[in-house]
Formats: sequence, C-alpha cells, structure tokens
Amino acid sequence: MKKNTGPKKMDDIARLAGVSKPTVSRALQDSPLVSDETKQRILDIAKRHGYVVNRSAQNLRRRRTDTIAVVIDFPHLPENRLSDPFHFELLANIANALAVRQQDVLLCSERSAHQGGFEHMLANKGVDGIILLGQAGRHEEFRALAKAGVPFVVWGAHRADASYCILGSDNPLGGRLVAQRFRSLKRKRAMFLGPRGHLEIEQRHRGFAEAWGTAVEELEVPDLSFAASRNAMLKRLDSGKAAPDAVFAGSDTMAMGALSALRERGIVVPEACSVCGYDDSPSAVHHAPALTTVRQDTRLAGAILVERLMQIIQGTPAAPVLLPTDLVVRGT
Amino acid sequence: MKKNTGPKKMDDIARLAGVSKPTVSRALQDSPLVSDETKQRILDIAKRHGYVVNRSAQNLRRRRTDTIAVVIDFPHLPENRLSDPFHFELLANIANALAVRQQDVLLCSERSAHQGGFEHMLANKGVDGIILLGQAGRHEEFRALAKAGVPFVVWGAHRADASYCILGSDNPLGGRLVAQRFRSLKRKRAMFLGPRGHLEIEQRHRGFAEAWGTAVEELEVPDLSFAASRNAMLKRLDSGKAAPDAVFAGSDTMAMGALSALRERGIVVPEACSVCGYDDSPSAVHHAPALTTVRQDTRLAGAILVERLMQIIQGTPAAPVLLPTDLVVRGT
DNA sequence: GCTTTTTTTGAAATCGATTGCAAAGACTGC
DNA sequence: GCAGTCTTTGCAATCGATTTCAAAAAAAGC
Repeated sequence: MKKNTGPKKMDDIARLAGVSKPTVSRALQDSPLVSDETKQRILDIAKRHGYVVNRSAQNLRRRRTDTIAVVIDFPHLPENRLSDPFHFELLANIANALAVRQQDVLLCSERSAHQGGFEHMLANKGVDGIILLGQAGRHEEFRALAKAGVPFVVWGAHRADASYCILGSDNPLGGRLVAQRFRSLKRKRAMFLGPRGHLEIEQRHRGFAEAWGTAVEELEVPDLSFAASRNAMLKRLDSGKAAPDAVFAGSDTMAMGALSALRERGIVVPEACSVCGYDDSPSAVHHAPALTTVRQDTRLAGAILVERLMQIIQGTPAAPVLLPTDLVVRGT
Repeated sequence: MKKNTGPKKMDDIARLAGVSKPTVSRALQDSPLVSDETKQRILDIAKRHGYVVNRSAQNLRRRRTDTIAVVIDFPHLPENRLSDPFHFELLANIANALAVRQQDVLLCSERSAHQGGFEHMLANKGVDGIILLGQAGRHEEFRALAKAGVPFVVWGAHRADASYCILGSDNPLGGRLVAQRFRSLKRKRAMFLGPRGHLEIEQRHRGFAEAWGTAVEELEVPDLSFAASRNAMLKRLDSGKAAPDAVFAGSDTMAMGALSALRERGIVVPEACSVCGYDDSPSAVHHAPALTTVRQDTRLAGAILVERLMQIIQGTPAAPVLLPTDLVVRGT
C-alpha cells in the first residue's frame, strides 16, 4: 500500500536523501551551510524525481513572490485608452527585462487591477511590485500609493511634481523636433491631431505648438484609434477649409489613420502634405510610405522601468526619468 | 506600545469584529454558514480597514491559484516574439476571456516556462493551467504532458492524432480559399511565401497548393518577419525569372513585407499581382492598400481556449477544435 | 418543558515551504 | 587529551489563510 500524494514534497526528497527537510531547502538554495557532498546528492535526487519547490508555499513563507504585475488597458475593453501596438511593444520589452531578473509577469487589465484598488494589489494579487502603463491623469492616486509605500513605477508623461517614479519620453522635445522639421520643409498650415485630456499627447502638442510659433490647427479625435483619426480627418478635409500641409499626429496609429484619409481625398504625401507620427512602432516601418515619426525606445524604457522598480522594492527611492527622443525621418 | 505588523491579517479583522478567524474567512467567501448580520458586520470592518486576503496564503491552503500561464515564445523563430501583431491580438483576447472568469494571467516566455519543463510549471510557477501559443512541432512533448495530467491547451495547427486539446484555425481551408480567389482572378503564376518547418504555415501552403492544382512556386523565408519576407521577395524579383502574379503569404506581416518589395520593384498591386495574407491582424486594415487576407477570429479563439482549459482543469477532457476561417477581400 | 433538529461559531489541524537556534560532529591548538 | 572553533545538521516555529469537526446557541416539535 503506497500512499500516492501526487507530486513530491520536500519531505519526500529529504527522506530519500536521508537528511532533514531544512537541509533539502538549503541545498536547493545553494546555501553554504550545506556541505558540497550532501548538496550534490540532494540535487541529484531532486532532479531524478522531478522535484520542484512549491511556489505557493515558498511565496507564503518568504513573503515575496518574485512576480511583478504589469497593468495595461486592453484594446477591446470598453474604455480603450491604450489600444496601441506601442504598448504591446513596451510590454514585450518589460517582460524581457523582468525575465532577465528572474521575475515573473502577472498581466493585469486596468479593471481587474483596480478591483480592490492598486494599494492592495501586493497582497491581493500576490506580487512584489507594479508597473503601470499609462497614467491618464491619476496623479493624486499615485501620490497616495507612493505614500502608502507600494512599490510601483509608471510609464507616462513626465511631471515635475511627481513624488513617485514616472518614466516617459521627452514629449515636448518630440513635439519641438517635429515643428523644426516642418519648418525646414517650409510648411505653412500645421495641424496637430489627437485626443484631448491625454497627458502625454498634450505635452507633444504643447511642445509642437510652442516651437512652431504661429497658429497650429488642432483636430480633436475621440480616442487613439486608427478609425477615429481617419474619420476626423476625412470630415475636416471635406469641410471646405484649406487642407493642412503638415500634420503631426499624437501616435503612429493616428498618423496612419490620417494618412488613410489624406490618400482617400487625393492629397499626396509627402509632396502636398507632410505627416509625422509618434512612437516609432513596428508598423511605422511597414507602412507604405514608411512613416516619419518620433522614436520612443521601448527596449530602453522596459529596462529602466524594471531596474527602477527593483530598486524601489529594495527600499531605495527612485526619481522620475525623462528619456530622450529623436526624429526618424522616413517617407512621410 | 502598538505592535505594527504592517498590513492587517485575518486575525486582526476577527478581533475587531469580535469573532474568530474561521468566521471571517467564511464571511469573506460569502458562505451560508455565517449569519447575514455577522457577515455584513465583518465585511464592513474588512472594507473599512482595507483588508484583503493574502493571496499567497490562500493559494497554499486551497491548492489552487486561479492563475493561468500563457506561454508565448516560439523556440526556433526568434523574430516571432510578441512582435507579430496577431499574437498580441490573441494574447489580449485570452487575457480578456480569463479576466471574465476571474483568472489571472501569468505571462511566460517560452524559455522561462521551459526552465524546469512544462510538466513542473504548475508547482513551479504556481499556476492552475497553461495556454501554449504555437506548438512548433513538439507534438511528442505535449502528448507526454497530457499523459502526466497537466492541464493545458495549445493554439496551433490541428492534427488528427492529438491526444491533447489543440485549437487552431482551419489552415488548409484558408489556403484553399485563397487559391479559389486567385483562380477567379485568372491568375497564372502563383507563389507561396513562408518559412519551412512551421506547421500552421505548412498547412496553409498545402491547402493552397492542392486547391491550385498546377505548380506553385515556393519562396522560402528564414522567419516570419516583415524584413525577411521583403528581402526574400526582392531577391526573387531581381532574379530575372518572370514575376509572380499572385502571392499568398503565410501571415499578414509577411504579406506586407512582400508588398513592400513588389512596390519597390514597380509591380502594381492588385493590378499586376494579387497578394493575400493570413491572420487579419489589425494592421491588415491599416495598410495601404488594405490587405486581402484570411481571417482568424482571435476573439473566438481566446474564448474557446479559455473555456476548454477550464473544463480540463475541472477534470473533463476536451477534444481538439478546428475554427472556421474566411477570406476577407480588400485592396490587394 | 424537554428533546430533537437546525443554525452559528470556534479550536485545532493543515497546506508546503523557510529560518532561528541549539546541538552534534569535526578540527584546531597547546 | 581536552577546551575552544568551525562546520553541518535537525527541531520546532512560522508565514496567513481554509476546512474539518465538534460544540454551543437557537429554533422547532410534541
């Protein structure tokens, strides 16, 4: 009569190796407290029997999970704030950077994360820290979070008064670079395209408008989608007013929407109108013509977000970081 | 002298409510064993004190984590990480379907998942089940996994002899649909473009070739990327051989690569050459001209993958599923 | 009013690891 | 040969919940 308790537990391995449970635990952690000989024997036995430590038990005892929550809005959820390939690019890079540090990634939708409030996510989701993609103006909430001692970092618009670690590209600079380029192309009727109330995009707008000097037409769109942007542009082009000869869109996806509308109305890009996006998402290169855009280095962003978060988890506060951007001139 | 043990534990709430720990636990689970009055009081106190159950402790005791691992890296296709928009689409839909069922998502790279082998992931990563995106010919490994009783489902190419639950679109049908369309357009020189050794793509190829009847030129590319596909096509067009007048690419990203090469060599699409992709990823619509492609319904796929996995976790075996596909005719 | 049943509650065991502390064994030095 | 170190090992407590089982309280039955 064998009692088959399913997967092996640490006690089983201990018995098989003729040692006690603590010794097995130490051997698996490569602790110097165990003699090399014993260690090797235990490791062998563990491997042979396919033993792995139970993560749930380990998490409980160590009060640490080596898991980080990444909170992101999914495109098809009702309020699609961040429906962009850019965010997935960023996610992939974050996941990579975390993997290097042996951390697991818990992917949370904005809604599920917010269920019990961010402040309870550590206990509630069993994670050691949080990476928030996109802040959408919840500055105050984040301030409180930081004060409560929750380890988190945010990807979003830089702001001088942030008491937490926020990482973002230099949006005003990006806007200025685009203005400069349009000026050097001798463009006259500049337009900015994007939704209102989105902090990062408003910073891009402001940087652009200030560097441009004279009036910038603002074309508002309801959200960040291709379709919304295309529709808004179509409507604008059909309004009878003189068409713009330089369009700066708040993201690549919106730029592509605008391009679609321009093409449809027979406005030739880049001859009759220059178009510039933001993000340098992969699709910008694939697009025909390839999109001129402001680059955000997602690889670097992912690496720094993770590095800072780890630092914060270890107790060292981390200051906001502003990432440089540059203009990638392509076919539009 | 207050002893500040950080976040509240269940015992604290019990004390505050003047009941015992088990009662609090039951109240939080809305168990019928607790009187409504007591339940309400406990819930109030818990909320007021911002109490949430500790997930690690809960996981350990319940021997269940309500967390599903999604493994998303393809082993021998380095370019194909999260970078293909299709996978990211699928991931988002899976995440969404899991959220509806109150399950969390642990995002695992192929490598980290494979660290200790899939068979140990449940204990090792602390998940209840696994969703594998892309199977890339590890049929035997999966067979063993299934035999070992690990709950998992796979997104990939259908095969008749699968002893595990595999879900995929009807790739041969997709290929046939494309062949039909090319035939109705009176095309003569058909080409298939894609890497070898990728099961799903080979099925598309086969369906296409069989339905086409006469010889199909095969253009091999090293991976699924835009660049690889563009390069391969450029090289082919420069070879001096007659250019194809109908190209079926194994994915949208590759189709866009091919389109880029065709455009560059002055071959007008769709007049001189028809192009068809596979996936119907969002970028297919955004592309100019909009891509004709075979649709894979990621929303449905995500929903079914999750539904089946839940079923398997509950002990009911689930058979493979073949999803229907259809051709979406657009501008190419 | 007193048993019987039903509804609520709590004591204690348990999930599977990690770790502080004490003890046993192996080495040193003199 | 024996006190004093240093290295290894194991006992027992602990992490924070859930669940079984028995007991107490309340309601019902007659």
